Amino acid sequence: MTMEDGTSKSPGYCGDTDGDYDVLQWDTREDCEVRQILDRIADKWSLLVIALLDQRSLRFTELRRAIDGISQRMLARTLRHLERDGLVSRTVHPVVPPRVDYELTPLGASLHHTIRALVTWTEQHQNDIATARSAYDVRVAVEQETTEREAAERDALARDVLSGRR
Amino acid sequence: MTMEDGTSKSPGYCGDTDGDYDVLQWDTREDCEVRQILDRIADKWSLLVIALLDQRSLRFTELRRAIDGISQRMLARTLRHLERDGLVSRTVHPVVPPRVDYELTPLGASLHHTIRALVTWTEQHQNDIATARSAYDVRVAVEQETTEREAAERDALARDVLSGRR
DNA sequence: CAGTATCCGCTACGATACTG
DNA sequence: CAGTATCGTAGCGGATACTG
Repeated sequence: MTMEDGTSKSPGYCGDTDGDYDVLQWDTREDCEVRQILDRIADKWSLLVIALLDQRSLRFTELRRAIDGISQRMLARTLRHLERDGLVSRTVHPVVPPRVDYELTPLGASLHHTIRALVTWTEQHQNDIATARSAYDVRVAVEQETTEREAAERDALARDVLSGRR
Repeated sequence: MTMEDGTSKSPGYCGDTDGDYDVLQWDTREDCEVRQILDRIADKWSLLVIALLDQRSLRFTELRRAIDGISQRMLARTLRHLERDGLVSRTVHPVVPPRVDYELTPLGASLHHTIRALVTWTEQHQNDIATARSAYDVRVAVEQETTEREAAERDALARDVLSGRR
């Protein structure tokens, strides 16, 4: 048992800020819950697993097949993490070919609700973002172009001067 | 200019799923917008920057001081990303000591609204999560203990048998 | 079937140094 | 002040092999 990585055991409890929403309180250096949850939902697979389990309970291999691209290791790891955080429950059926079912806990389901708001936002604004990106890239490309041209002109001028041609 | 990393230029446009909320559509292998936005808001600093800029416009060094722990490099990178995505606007004032102001765009502000829901959720459930984690850790520790003890007992028995004592 | 153990590459991030 | 360039490192995630 190597513990490997994951959240440490001492949560570094981050002070009850009942005074509402102090930016520097809910996410700063000390490992606050907010950071940890955010890291969880944003890691490569958790969100997908949560979304799938929201529909119905699934077993390990069902998830594996449903996700396509996930390695056995990452699925196991992801599920362990979610289980530890109380977002997913794991029930082992003691039968001959082992059968393990995973399902969202109420906590996990409520998180999924919140997450959907974010997904919805993204869906609604993906065009805005795509546009912004294109515009930005063009802007950068153009000013890159100009600086290079200016440099070239400076060089040319310098050469002319040195060769006494000007 | 090395481009370094970040989102590729071809967004890999991920199909208008107006049929609502197909899990496998909004987050799968192809780099969908959802994944990219999620990665952005979940990366180590973006969220903090957005939250700070929601209060008022800030300059580079103000952000640097406000965040405490962020490196110059990461702040610059984070701001470039946010700017590219159209979440933050950057205005350069051509004065002697250069002055650059950053502020949330309407798009960025609307994202911040959505994000707050998530932060709120986390604040409300951090105790549930902490409890779940403790319970899980205990459960694991206990069953670790038992398996070890059982192994020890098996070994002891085996030794007894081999030495003809039993 | 449902995992764990091991190895290993990649890149995100931090520290440092330099520039307009 | 507001950055970029460069280098070094840690940990996430993939591939593979093995177990109850």
